[in-house]
Amino acid sequence: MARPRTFDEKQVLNAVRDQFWDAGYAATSLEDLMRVSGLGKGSLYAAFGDKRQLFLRALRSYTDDQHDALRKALSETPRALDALRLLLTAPIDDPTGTRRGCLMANSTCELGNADPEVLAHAHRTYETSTALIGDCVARAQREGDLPAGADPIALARALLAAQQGLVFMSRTGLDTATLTATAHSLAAQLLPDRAGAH
Amino acid sequence: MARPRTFDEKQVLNAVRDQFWDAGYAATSLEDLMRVSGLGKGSLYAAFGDKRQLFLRALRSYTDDQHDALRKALSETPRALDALRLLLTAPIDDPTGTRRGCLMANSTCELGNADPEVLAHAHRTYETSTALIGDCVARAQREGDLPAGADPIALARALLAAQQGLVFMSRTGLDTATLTATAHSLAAQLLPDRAGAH
DNA sequence: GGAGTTCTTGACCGTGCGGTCCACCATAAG
DNA sequence: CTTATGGTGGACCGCACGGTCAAGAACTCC
Repeated sequence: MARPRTFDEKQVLNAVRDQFWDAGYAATSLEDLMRVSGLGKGSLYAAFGDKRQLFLRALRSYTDDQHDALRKALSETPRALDALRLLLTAPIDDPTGTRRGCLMANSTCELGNADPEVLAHAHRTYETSTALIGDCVARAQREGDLPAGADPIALARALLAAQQGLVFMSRTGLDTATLTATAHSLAAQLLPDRAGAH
Repeated sequence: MARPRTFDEKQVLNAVRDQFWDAGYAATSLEDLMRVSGLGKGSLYAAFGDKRQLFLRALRSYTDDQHDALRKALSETPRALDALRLLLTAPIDDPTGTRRGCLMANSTCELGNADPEVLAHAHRTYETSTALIGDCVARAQREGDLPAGADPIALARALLAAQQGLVFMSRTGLDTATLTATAHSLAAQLLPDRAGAH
């Protein structure tokens, strides 16, 4: 019936996401977006709307991917406790996020005060993460690796806060060795090795 | 000899700092800066140089203030352990930072990739904070409230990461009660009540 | 009071921004 | 092949941005 699209939407969203990730929202110009996506202004606007909507699309795509990966990591690891430890240590070695931090976190810091939609999305995202981690904590409790009495959601929140703190510290240029040591230290204190060890 | 300034430099820096804090660097226009400072463009440029230099001045002023407050809080609290606990819980109730997070952290997220000077300043700032907290940890050890064997700097880094994580979570719109509970949970696990309690 | 110096104000400038629009093109249906 | 439809690329627009500058105001010293 008509001319088909010559680009893949997901590819464009990934390219755009990386650009926003590197430079932030305000510091990314439409020219940047055209360059990294390989599309003209008209195509971008026809397909995604204006800059802000494109950003929100890329952000949602990012958090969806992150949650898929989190869900997979938490469910596929044989021992739930190991998965929880990886929550703290894995982000340090993640090549996609090295020194760039987390796109959702960056966006919250840059736009959280000004854009209620970004703030609401951040809130939803971290609630979902908390729930996923909470499920994994509960599994670790069932597996006998964590004390059964504690509230899984409470521990999940503590873990998430610690993780975000670590990811942020890595942005300040802290060397990987120190970062890893801190991650292990936090893991050791928040996730003791055995249930009734003390 | 000549006409004196009609403004107080520190007052201007504070006003400008709040503006950058609320809106971020890129989203703050010169007009915003003129409005909040009450100065004309010429005065701003003559006194501080361009927008970026003004921002860096405000940022340095902010971190200096923060470190003064930290130094004071850590040294004036009778029991060092209490001061360390406050590190985690106090930021939640701080009216100056409520929902705005930490200006240094926000700036690192927004500009860390693009501006090496901001990154370097962030690195220096958090190293100083780590050292200050480390001193306090050592005091808590001398006071018998923390195990003597552990490395004070390592614990300081864990505490700082946890604090930054908490401050960030508060930016996502997490309610104060949950936030406080998480802070206490983290404090309980990172700062056990007595040295040899387990 | 006059001279000299610095601060202040606001008009002005060039640039690059986000966003619009339209002429052209590739495709599919008839 | 023709026609209708949606995709594409880039010219174009108005605006607000960061930054400059010159003329006047406020002050000190002589």
